[in-house]
Order: sequence, then C-alpha cells, then structure tokens
Amino acid sequence: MNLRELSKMLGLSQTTVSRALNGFPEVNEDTRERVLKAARKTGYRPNRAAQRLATGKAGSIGLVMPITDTNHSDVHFGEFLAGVGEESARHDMHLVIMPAGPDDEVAALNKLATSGNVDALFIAHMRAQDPRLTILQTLGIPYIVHGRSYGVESNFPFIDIDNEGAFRDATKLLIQLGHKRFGLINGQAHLDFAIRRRAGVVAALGEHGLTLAADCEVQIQMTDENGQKAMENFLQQDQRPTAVLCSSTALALGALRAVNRAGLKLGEDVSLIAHDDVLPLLKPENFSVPLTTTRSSLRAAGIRVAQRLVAAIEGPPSDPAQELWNVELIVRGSTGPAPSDT
Amino acid sequence: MNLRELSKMLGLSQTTVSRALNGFPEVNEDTRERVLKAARKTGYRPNRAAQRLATGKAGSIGLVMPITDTNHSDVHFGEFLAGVGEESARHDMHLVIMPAGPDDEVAALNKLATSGNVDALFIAHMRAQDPRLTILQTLGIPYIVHGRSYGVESNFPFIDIDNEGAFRDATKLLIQLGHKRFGLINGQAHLDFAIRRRAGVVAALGEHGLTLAADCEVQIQMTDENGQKAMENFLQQDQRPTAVLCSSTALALGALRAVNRAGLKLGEDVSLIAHDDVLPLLKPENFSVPLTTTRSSLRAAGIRVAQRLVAAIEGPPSDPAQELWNVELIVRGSTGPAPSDT
DNA sequence: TAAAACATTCAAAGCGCTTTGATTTTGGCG
DNA sequence: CGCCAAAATCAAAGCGCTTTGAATGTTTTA
Repeated sequence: MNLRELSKMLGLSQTTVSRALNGFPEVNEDTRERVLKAARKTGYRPNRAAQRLATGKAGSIGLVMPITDTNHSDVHFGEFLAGVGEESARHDMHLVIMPAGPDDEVAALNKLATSGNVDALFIAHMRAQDPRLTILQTLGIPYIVHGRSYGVESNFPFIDIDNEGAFRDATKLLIQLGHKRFGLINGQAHLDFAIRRRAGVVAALGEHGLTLAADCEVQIQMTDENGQKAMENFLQQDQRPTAVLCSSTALALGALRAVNRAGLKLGEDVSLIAHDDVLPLLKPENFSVPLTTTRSSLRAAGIRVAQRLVAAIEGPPSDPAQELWNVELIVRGSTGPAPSDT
Repeated sequence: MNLRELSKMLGLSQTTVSRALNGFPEVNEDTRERVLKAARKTGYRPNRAAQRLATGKAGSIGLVMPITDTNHSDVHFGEFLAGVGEESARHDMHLVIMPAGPDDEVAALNKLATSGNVDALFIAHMRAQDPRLTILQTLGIPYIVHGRSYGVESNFPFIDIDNEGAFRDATKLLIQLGHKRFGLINGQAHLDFAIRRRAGVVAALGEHGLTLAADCEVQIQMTDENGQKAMENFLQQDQRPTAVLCSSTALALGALRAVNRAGLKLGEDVSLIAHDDVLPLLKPENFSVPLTTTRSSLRAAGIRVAQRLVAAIEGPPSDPAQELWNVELIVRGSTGPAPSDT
C-alpha cells in the first residue's frame, strides 16, 4: 500500500492525504480522521526512502565509535549506544556507526557529514580543545556533544555530567572522614572529564589546605589492568594515600585487586570512591567490598542525546541547549574513616 | 554534485554514467575510466536515499536488541553490535536497532520486516524451538542467525560456535585432572547454547561413567550476582563439586567471589573453566586467579554476520551457509588437579 | 557492399513521497 | 444575492537515482 493507492481509495489527492498524515493544519478535521482511519486499517506505512529523497533528509544519526589502539571497543560506548539505539528506533531513525581510531576521528566526522547519509551527528569522548568541535560547527548539520571541551569558549549544544562537582563532593566526603593523603586514578589527561574531575579533587583539597601529591596521581586509559598497576604504585610509597578516587568502575576493579593482594582492607586501610557509569556488568554493589560511587547512567545519556538529536532534525534549529546533569554520590562500604595509625 | 550535473559535465547521459559507476559491462572502458576519474575529482557521491528509492532496497540491516526484564542491555550484545557496526559502516549500510523484551521479539521482528526499512535481519540469543525462525523464513528477506535453535530441523543460515564441543573438551580436561564431582553454572535453560553446552558436559562425563548431580547444576541469567549465588550453593553441599564450568566470564566473576569468601582457593580447592566471549572488560587473565577459558570473540562474530548480510543483500541469494566456529581452550591458573583430601 | 550482429549510448519512465502554486468550496457580510 | 476572504483540496513538479527499450555507431559476415 502506497500513498497513491491510499489516496485513490479515499477519493482524495495525494497532497491532502500526505498532509493529513503529517499533521498539517490546512486539512479538514473530518477528512483527517477519515485518512488516519484508512491508513490504520490498511496498515499503510510511508516509504522512508521516498520520504528521505523528497525531504532531503537522511533520517539517520551518525555516530563515530571510538576504537582504541588495540582495536577494542569501549564498554562505555556500548552502553551509551544501547541508549541511542533504543530511542532512535522509536523514531524510525537509522544509525550510522563509523568506527575510528583517535587519529581518524576528524576524518570520519567529515566523511559522515559529507556523505549526506546522516542528518545529525554525535560525538563523545571529548578532549580538551577538541578539534572536532570546530569542524562540527562549520558542517552546518545538527549535532550534539556528550561532554564538553576544556578550553573551548564557543557555545555548543551538549549533555554533560557535573564531573567537577561530583569529584569535589566525593573528595569532601573523604576529607570529612579524616583522610589527608589522597590518590587519583583518572582517565587519560587530555580527556575533558578527566581534567574536570581532577579540578574537583584539587579544589576540595585546596579548601582544606591539602594537595594531591604528584606521585599519587595517574592519568591513564581506563582498564582494570591500569587501575591495578596504579594502585600498586600508590601502595608502595612510604606515605601511601589512604583515600583514592577512581574515574571508572573498571579502574576500581583493578585497584581493588591491588588492595587485596597487598593484604589491605578496602574501607579500612584504604578508602575508595569510583565513578559509576552504570554498566550492567560492573555493579559497584557487587564488588567484594561494595563501592562508594558517584553515579550517572550512560544509557540514560544515550537516550537523551538521541531525543535531542531527533528533535533537532525534525524541528527548527533551537538554541544550543546545554544540559549539565547532577551526579549522585552513593555511599557504600568502600569508604571509611581514615586509619589512625599514621 | 549529483548524477545529472556529473553527466552533463562529461557530456554523457545519466544512464551511461550510472552504469559506468556501477560496473555494468556494456560501457566502453575508456568511458568508464573517464567517468570514474571525474567522479573522484568532483567527489561525487550518489545520494543513497535516491538509490534506495530507485532500487527498492533499504540499505540497512535490522537488529532486534534483546533487553532484559530489568531493562538492562546485555554486554554481550553490545560487544557484538560493535562488530556489526564496524562492518556495516564500511559498506555504507545503516543499522536499525529495535530493542525488545523477550515477549515482544516476534512482534519487533515483524515490525522491522514489514516497515520496509530494512533489507536484512539478524537475530541472536537463540532459544530452543525458536518461534522467530518460522517467521524469518516466511518473511522472504535475507537473514542470518547467530546461534542455532535446538530441535529445529529446517535449514537456515547461521553462524555459531561449537558450544557442545567446547564444553566437552573443557570437561575432559577437568576429568584428566582427576576431578569427579562437577558443577555447571549455565545460561537460562531455554537458550540454545545452554542446552548444547550442557550436552557437552554430560557427554564427556558419561564417557567416564560420571554424571552431573542435579543440585550441582544451575541454569540462570548470566550475571555476576547469579554466578555468586550458584557457587555459594554448590559450596554448601556435603559433596561439593571440585570442578565447575561457567557459561560466561560474568558468571565466573561472581563464582570466584563466592570461592574467595568461602576461604577456598581457585585452581586448588576448586577448578573453574568459563566461556569467554572476549569482552573488553572482563578479561580472564585479569581475574585474581587467571581463568582457564573456552574462547570465541563475539565481536568477530558480529563482523562476520554483517559481512554475510551485506553479501546477501547485494548479491544473489545463496545457500543457507552454516558456519560452525571452533572454540579455543585456553588453560590458565584456575584449573588444577583435583584435591586429594576426599 | 548490404545485411546482420554487436557495442555503446541515450531519452524517458518510473520509484513514492513532499511541496508549490493553483483551483475549488465554503461561509460571512453588505 | 453577489462578492471576497478563508478553508480545503488538487494537479503537477520535483527529489536523484536505476532501468527499460530504443537509437546510434561499428564491425563482421555473406
């Protein structure tokens, strides 16, 4: 069943039927009713390819999927993607997923945009002074950024969580518990969230005359291996930190391993707070010592991103809305008073 | 730049240019050369929407993304999706991802197929006697199945791993190590892979006059919590198993936790082999005791599925090719000789 | 050298929708 | 009533590609 058949059946022109279906105001309500009913009964579904051609819209969202040097996908992205997929299916939107390594991202973005295959773009894994922003702004196609880019002043639409606030609060909690020596196992130094989280920690410490020792700070790719190595290093120091913040539960998984192997107890000898992206696999409550976390669901962010992208495609261009989500601080067993022995 | 402009520029008809571009034989080689060169120089890219409309092909692959009751996405699927995304981007294929709970899957499949939005389908998470197969076969659109469906005789195209063989081999290894009492922490009983893995275990045991005790067998959703609970149960029994097989590293993560909490040592008191889908997060070598595993990359399967789907869409329909991948057995520290104390 | 066969190229007709620019209907008002 | 604005509908022109069926050259064959 296509539009011509449907309109012939109803004794109307294609124009009217099309307009009735798409909610245009200039069609009589009775007519619209009749059209909608017929469409329902015949199970008419507009041909998306034809719609795309006629409107010049691709009806799809482009995503650059970051892949690492080791050619591994990132769980964080997978979880995010699940959210995007869910929402875009709801709107009959296609997804174009283009994997790209760190060096090809700009090229991938360009390719996606100029392919005409895509009428909105999304980027994540933001870095400081991210070059992709500049391109995105000149491309003239709707986009949204997950995260921000430290050092970029221009106004762009984003969804981000309050990384700085989250880690400031987390640090404050640890300070209140009496901790004085801190460690930070962070994501790679050029990543925007890493910069902001670090800033949060440093700020909170500063307020209490404390500092983050240079050898108690690591900025590295967030895998459990790296978390373990980092924590092992921390623990070997004379003045080892009693409180450690981790930028992901994956890092925390490794860190916990290191703590256990050193024969120390989490929540007693060492307190730890990690950021939890709510990955289905790494639930902080299931760690051998339940993890105190700052929590914000990546999946939810994915859904929201898709919503806004769809709105941007269908509706008129709106202001570069910027959303900053709050992060919950959830206290579990991995945080405790600072050990008194030192 | 569109086809008309390009052809005008070349002084050729659209027909010829189109054919030159698409590799039709009836165009002069010199002409083709000229066309290709011009296309390259001008950066001409055919409008996919127009192509889709003209050919009647949607240029996209539909995936039903299984979501659980808890509305959580499955990591296994995420990893698989990464593979599919990678390959389909390579072919300018779109993805339509429709999330559906266990009860809506058939409906989702129908919806995808009849939407005309999709010219190939893919399903996974196969169950015994899976009703989706019947539908798929009547839909008349190319499809491929990841996994098989126990009890279904008909011939359908699939990619699967040799679940039975993998678990048979794993069990044999444990038998050789002297183990007599076995446990199995499996995926949900209706899932095809779970049935086959169980069969593999039972077969290997049977060859040596051993059996799988009813209370040493659990078939359950594969989360670390469930793994932990299952192992806790096993360990409380008078005659607790000394060798346990797990259907995923997530289960194994929980099982290991239970072993640790019981004050037992993995690889000594209890041996464990898990199936490893090569998830970036749960690397068996990073478990506190490196895990002996049966390994097969889900990501690789995703890539292969997309390849075949693309081929099926573009090329002529071919035989329902069936691929059965071998699974590696990788021995690490979690397996050791059976304890002699009993 | 004309006819037949082949190799190339072309004009034009869709594909199924949206949208522009009429055209027709309706209804209010003097 | 007749006129005009507003409301409702329509015919037709694209969107950019593929594909059919015909037309034009070029060889080959008889």
